[in-house]
Amino acid sequence: MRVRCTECPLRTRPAFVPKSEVEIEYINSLKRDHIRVAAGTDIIHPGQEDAEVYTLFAGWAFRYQELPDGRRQILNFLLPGDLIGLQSSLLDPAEHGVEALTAVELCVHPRNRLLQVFGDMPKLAYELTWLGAREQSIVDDNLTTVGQRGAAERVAAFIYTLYRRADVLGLVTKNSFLFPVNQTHIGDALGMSLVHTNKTIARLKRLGFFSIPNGSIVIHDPEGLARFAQYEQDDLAPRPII
Amino acid sequence: MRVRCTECPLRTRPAFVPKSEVEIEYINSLKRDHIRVAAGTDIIHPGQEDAEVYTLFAGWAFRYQELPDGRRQILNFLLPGDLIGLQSSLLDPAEHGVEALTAVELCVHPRNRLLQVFGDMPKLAYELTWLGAREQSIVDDNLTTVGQRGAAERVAAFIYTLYRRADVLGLVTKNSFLFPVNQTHIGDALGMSLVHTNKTIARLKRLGFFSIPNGSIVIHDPEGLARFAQYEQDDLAPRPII
DNA sequence: CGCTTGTTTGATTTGAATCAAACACGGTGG
DNA sequence: CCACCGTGTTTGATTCAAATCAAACAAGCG
Repeated sequence: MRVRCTECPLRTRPAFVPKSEVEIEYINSLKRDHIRVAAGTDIIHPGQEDAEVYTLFAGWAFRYQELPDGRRQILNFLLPGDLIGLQSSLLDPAEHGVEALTAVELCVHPRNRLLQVFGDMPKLAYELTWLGAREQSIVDDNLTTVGQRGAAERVAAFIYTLYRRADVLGLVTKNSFLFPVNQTHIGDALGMSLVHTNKTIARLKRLGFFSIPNGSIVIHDPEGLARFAQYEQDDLAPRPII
Repeated sequence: MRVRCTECPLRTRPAFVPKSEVEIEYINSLKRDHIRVAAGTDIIHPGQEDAEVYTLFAGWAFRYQELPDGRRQILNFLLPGDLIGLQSSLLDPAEHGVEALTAVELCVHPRNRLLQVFGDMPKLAYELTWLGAREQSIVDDNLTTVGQRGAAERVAAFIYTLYRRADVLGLVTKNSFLFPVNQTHIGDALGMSLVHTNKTIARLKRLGFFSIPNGSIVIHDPEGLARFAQYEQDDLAPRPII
């Protein structure tokens, strides 16, 4: 059940920068637990005061924020290797929630050792900050998508970026990957109604960009999708994994 | 012209956490220059490879992102004390630009000493990360605003948050502060057209929430504005200033 | 004075929300 | 085994909010 960081199957992926034995051993000493969480569970509640820091080991999750009247904005989706709760640990209480989209496995790092990491391992602390900056740049992109793109472009950009992120993780085979996101999620992420989300997806399918057969998505034309979305393709740099 | 950090008039403001002599002295040793930039100038160009880290000493700026066809999303506005370019220094090239909204004064910190800070002063590095998390939480809020709120709510939330931020900096006198943002900026920040932005602002003025006499804004009813915007009032925690 | 930059206004069109059902499905319990 | 849910997707009709189009207007400036 508990996976030692030295044997972590994730970190061998090309998406991640290789780390020294010493570093990995230190990270392993940070890891307090390895837990499983069912789909639909909050990993961090909005307003929580004592959120820990997690690394998403397996499965998908998403960050979200809610308005008093119940409207929900999904801020970002989280894939394996992504850090969860850095922001909430620093700025508590957490002003957003994190929910498991699928069943999920998490490496648990105690938040109270965060400051200590900065003293012990400056390089690791630097990488934590780097991961925070990367997360921010994803949200920046989402804001640009929601603020500037029309409905069809939005969906296209959304699908395309998930495709790219899944791809560098090695989750994509023959342009296809497991796609646990439903249309309500997509609507909440893109700031559009469920009905309109559905019709827009249908349109893009009809245009031949992708299809979504039972729980998977197949991207038939990644380049066309990116062009359609006015998406500037940047290469995803390999990132640290804590 | 050059202001020593030990005599920095900004850091005495209640918006900021007090720091020890030693820390301030270290920050001062980091400061390479103090520069002035005219309104409308890019402090960081989109795509720039060697962005430095700055602290905004005086004036307003904003972060933005552009689509290939010229549409612009303003991601966030920056006020005195805010850090500029942390994200761009870590993840270069910068995927966003930063433009001076007014004439601006900046403290320049050389980006190549960033890693060194992590080794020298863990606490300071921690605070850098903290500032990054804070910046992110502002963008999170903006995304929720643009994704979930209607036009009038958006403008209300926008004005209200700027009011709060200006207030803790001591920039507000009798509910009024200098307001260098024009309607094009507001539209680009909120993802709405110029015309509609104008009409929405007019509506809120008519409702008596605020007025904008020559370059200043007066908030007649802050609480009402926050309620109208469905904005959860959280107290702005004092923050570090680097 | 004519220019530019920013604001305001009215008329028209359009994209997206809303309303209202139906449908497809996998699961479950009678 | 089949009727009955619940969750998620799909469809069509209607309304509404926001974009677009087109000007006019105000203020500051060389």
